[in-house]
Amino acid sequence: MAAPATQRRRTRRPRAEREAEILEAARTVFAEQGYAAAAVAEVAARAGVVEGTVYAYFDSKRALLIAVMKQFYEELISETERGLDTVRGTENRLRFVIRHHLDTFARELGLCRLIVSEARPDVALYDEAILDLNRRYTGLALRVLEEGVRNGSLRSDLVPSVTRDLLYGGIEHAVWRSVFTGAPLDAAGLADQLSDALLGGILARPVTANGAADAAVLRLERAIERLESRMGDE
Amino acid sequence: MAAPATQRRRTRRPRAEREAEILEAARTVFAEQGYAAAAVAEVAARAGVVEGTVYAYFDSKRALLIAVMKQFYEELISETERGLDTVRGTENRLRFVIRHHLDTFARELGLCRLIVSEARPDVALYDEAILDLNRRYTGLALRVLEEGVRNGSLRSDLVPSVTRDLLYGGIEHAVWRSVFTGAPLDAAGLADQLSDALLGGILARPVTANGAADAAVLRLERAIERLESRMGDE
DNA sequence: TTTTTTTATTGAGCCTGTCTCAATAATGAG
DNA sequence: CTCATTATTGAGACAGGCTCAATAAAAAAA
Repeated sequence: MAAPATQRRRTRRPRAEREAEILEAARTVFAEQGYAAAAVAEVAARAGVVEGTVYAYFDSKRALLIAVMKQFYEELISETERGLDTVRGTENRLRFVIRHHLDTFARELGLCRLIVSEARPDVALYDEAILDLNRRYTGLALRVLEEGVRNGSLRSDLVPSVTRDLLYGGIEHAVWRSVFTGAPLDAAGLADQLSDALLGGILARPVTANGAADAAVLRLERAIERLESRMGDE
Repeated sequence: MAAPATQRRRTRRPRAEREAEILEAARTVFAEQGYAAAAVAEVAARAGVVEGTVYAYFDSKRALLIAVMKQFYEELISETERGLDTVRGTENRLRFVIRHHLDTFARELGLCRLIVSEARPDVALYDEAILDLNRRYTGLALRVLEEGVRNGSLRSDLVPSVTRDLLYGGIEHAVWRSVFTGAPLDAAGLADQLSDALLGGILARPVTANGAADAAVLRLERAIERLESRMGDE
């Protein structure tokens, strides 16, 4: 038989570029298949190298995963930081964080599934790196919450860390459900619903809380005016 | 050398019992090591059988996982149902669900980590079973929410499904974080904080919101009426 | 009791996938 | 052009999931 037409020639490339190529390939393969199902051999093939080469750049399959996640998180963090710089007011800032997070999930479903599913399991020692990235990212929202409590926009008895968990946990759950059921993800609508529930709470308010209270005040003011005008008449 | 002292004799046991033993062993091993790290051989050893036997009872390692989760979920569901039967009022019922869920997580951390981490990843076809269990379980809270909207205890514009995600997602996130940081889990305190934030919302309320204001308005209105009637007397 | 049938249980071994390492050849320096 | 450096390779060690023909314990039949 003739030699295979697609024979790969051995070429040397600058370390940085080859590493980037492998990382890019890993990102794709992991996102498509998940961590467990992905084979390092396939990552290698897609990067145009042989399996051994991958291990010359990354210590293990898991190290490759962490590198992929790190890259993703760094992007997410800097985007969110930039965004927060342009939005004013605690409520608006929270709505922005929720909306942006949801948009990102919708756009990069594969990667996000990876993070939700694969990052968490191994409480194994080495995931310090991932925990730290997560802390940095969710720390952005945490600071908005703390600031809100300080400046009086948020309830003074609020526990910011618990609220942050409610926020991110809620998003993840909602997204995951929509992934499972296969329903298309309506990021904008979902963001609004989540924000409304979180910000305003879910309990029905006593009627006086919204407009009714104003109405009562209005009635009082009118009554008093009536009194005043009468008394002034005398 | 002498024959090993711990040589196992081949014994036949009733199907149901052997299956239960294997399941029990799997539950322990999975909970201790997580799915990926656990070896079927170890499950077998702990159940006092050989690897092949495990496969005579369960089709695959994953089927074993699903069986373990099924058993756990069934217990959780029936406990929660029983509990809900004894608690009245939407707010109390929600607080109960949150509290009970947190208690269970605290008590069975290993298994819960398994569910959070291993169940979710594989959107792979066969997890219908798990999805269904999850639906049944979280359906309990969903029904409480829907009922609350109907009877006026909860905001009429609430989206029950989104609220359910906020509820369970928030719990999971909070627990997971405490697992990671190694902090002991204060189920009671955390349950209260989560319930408060979810029920009441996080925004600061105008002072009029809590009953005191209503009472004040009422007193004012009465006083003015008294005044008015007096003046009418003249 | 003895013989036969049934089937739970075994363990050797196949297969896929991660990871290692000595050999190889592409590149840059002298 | 030659040599030294080191990126790249590919064969294979090792681990873990899973299969299957052989085996023997229990039940049924004689």
